[in-house]
Amino acid sequence: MSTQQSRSDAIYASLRRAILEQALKPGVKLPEDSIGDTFGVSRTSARNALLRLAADGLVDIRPNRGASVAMPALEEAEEVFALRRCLEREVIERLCRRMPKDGIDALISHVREEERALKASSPRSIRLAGEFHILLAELTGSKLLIDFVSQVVSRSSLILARYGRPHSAECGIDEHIQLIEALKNLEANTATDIMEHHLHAVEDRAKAHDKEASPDIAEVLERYRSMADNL
Amino acid sequence: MSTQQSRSDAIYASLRRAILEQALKPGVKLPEDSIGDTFGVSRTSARNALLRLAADGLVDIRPNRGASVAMPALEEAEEVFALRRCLEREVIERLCRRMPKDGIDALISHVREEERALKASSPRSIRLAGEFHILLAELTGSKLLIDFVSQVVSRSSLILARYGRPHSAECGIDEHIQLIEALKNLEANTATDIMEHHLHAVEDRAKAHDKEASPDIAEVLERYRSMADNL
DNA sequence: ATAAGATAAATTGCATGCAATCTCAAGATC
DNA sequence: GATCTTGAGATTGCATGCAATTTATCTTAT
Repeated sequence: MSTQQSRSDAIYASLRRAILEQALKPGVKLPEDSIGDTFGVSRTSARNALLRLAADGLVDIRPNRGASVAMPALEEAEEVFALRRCLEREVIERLCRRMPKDGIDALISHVREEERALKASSPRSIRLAGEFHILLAELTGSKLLIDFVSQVVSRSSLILARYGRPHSAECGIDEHIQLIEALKNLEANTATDIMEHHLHAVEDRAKAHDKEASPDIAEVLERYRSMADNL
Repeated sequence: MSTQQSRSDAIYASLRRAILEQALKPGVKLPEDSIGDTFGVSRTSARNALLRLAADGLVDIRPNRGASVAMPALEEAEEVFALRRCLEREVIERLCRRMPKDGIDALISHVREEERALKASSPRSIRLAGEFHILLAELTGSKLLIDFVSQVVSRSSLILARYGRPHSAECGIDEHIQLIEALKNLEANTATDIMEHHLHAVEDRAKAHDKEASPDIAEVLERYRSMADNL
C-alpha cells in the first residue's frame, strides 16, 4: 500500500500493533471519536487509518456502524491457513532459488529478538512470531508477495486471538530455527515440510474456547499511542 | 474488502471499470476535485473511492501529490505474473477437488458474454477477459482467494495497458474454453497446463512499446459515470 | 537563450459542522 | 411477562473551509 498521509500513519501503526499483540481483541469497537481523541487528531485522520486497516483485513467496517477489530469466522480459519500454506510454499521455493546474502543473518537476528521477547514475556513475542514469516517474504523482494503474506499472517493472528489458547506464545521458535537451517542448506523440501508442520501446529492451536471480554479501549489506545517504534 | 459508504461506491465502481477497460491509462492523474465534480459529490467521497482503489493496487497515492492510475514498473510485471501463476494453480486444484454444481454453466455463460463483447469490439471485452479468472476464483468460495486473485488480475490488466499491444483483445477466449473443458473432466494437470500456457501468452503480450498520450479525463469520467452497472 | 528564483494557481491534509442512521433503553400495548 | 414502539444519545456520512505543500508561470540575472 503506497498511501500515507503522515498523521494517520502513527495511528495506523499503533492500532496495528495493538491488534497484532492482542491488546485489542476481535470484536472490540473502534469509534472514530475515541481514536481521534486519544491521538489528538480529528476523526478524519482516525478514519483514514481505519480504512487502511480494513484493507489489511485487520478491522471490519460496516456502513453506518463503524469499525471494529475483525472477527474472522471459524470457517475462514481453514481458508486462511490453506492459502497461507500456498503462499509460504512459494516463498520458500523462491528463497531456495535465490537467497539474498544477508538473508540468513537477518533471520537469525530476528529469531534472537523473538527469544528475548519471549523470555521477558512481552506481548511483542506474539507479533514477532508473525513477523518472522513476513521477513521471509521480504527476503524474496517481491512487493506483492510481501503484501499477501502480511495479510494472511495478520489474519492468522486474529484467528489465534479469537479461538486460540490464551497467550500461545511459545509460537514454535524452535521450528523457526529449524527452518532457517534448512534454508541455509537450500533444502527446499525439508524447509517446506518444516513450514507445513509449523503451520499445522499454529492452526491446531486455533481450536479452543472463546475468549473472555476485553478491557477498556481508551487505556489500551493510550498505551500504544505513547509507545515509540521500539520495534 | 467489507467497507462501503454508498456514495463512494458508485465512484469506486465507475473508476475501476474505466481503468480496467483502459479508458484511463496508467499515469493519468486523478484529482479529487475533478472526480467530485463529475459525480456531483464532495472531495471527501472521491477521496474515499481513491483510497479503496489504492488498496486494490489500481491507483497510486503519493503524499501531497494526489492519486493517479498506477504505473507498474516492468520489473513488477514478472512478480505479478509469477504470483498469479501460483494463485491460479491453487484455484484450479481446488476446483478439481470440488466444483460447485452450477459452476461450469456459469463459466460457459461468462465466455459467451466475452464472445459477444469481442464481436461488438466493446472495451468491455478487456475487462471481461480478466473477470473470467476472478469468476474461477469465486467458484472456490474462498473470500481471501477471490480477493488476491482480483488483485493480481487487476495489476495484470494495468501491465497490459502500459506495455501490451494496443487493444490486445482477442484475449485467448479459446483458451478459456479449453480450460472449462478440462475442468469439467476434472483433469487438474491438463487444466494447469492450459492455464500456464494462457498466462504465458498474456505475459508475452506485455512486452511492447509505451503507449500514446491519453485523452481528456473529464470526458472519460462523465462517460463512465452515466453508465449503469450493465455488467 | 538558458537557468535560477519568485510569485501565483492548483491540489491535497486536516478539522469541523450538520444531517442521517444506528443503538439502546424506557414506556406502551397485548 | 413478552413484544412492539418511541425517543434520546451516540456514531457515522458527507460537505465545506482553511492551512500547507506542490506545480506552473513569469521574471531576472548570467
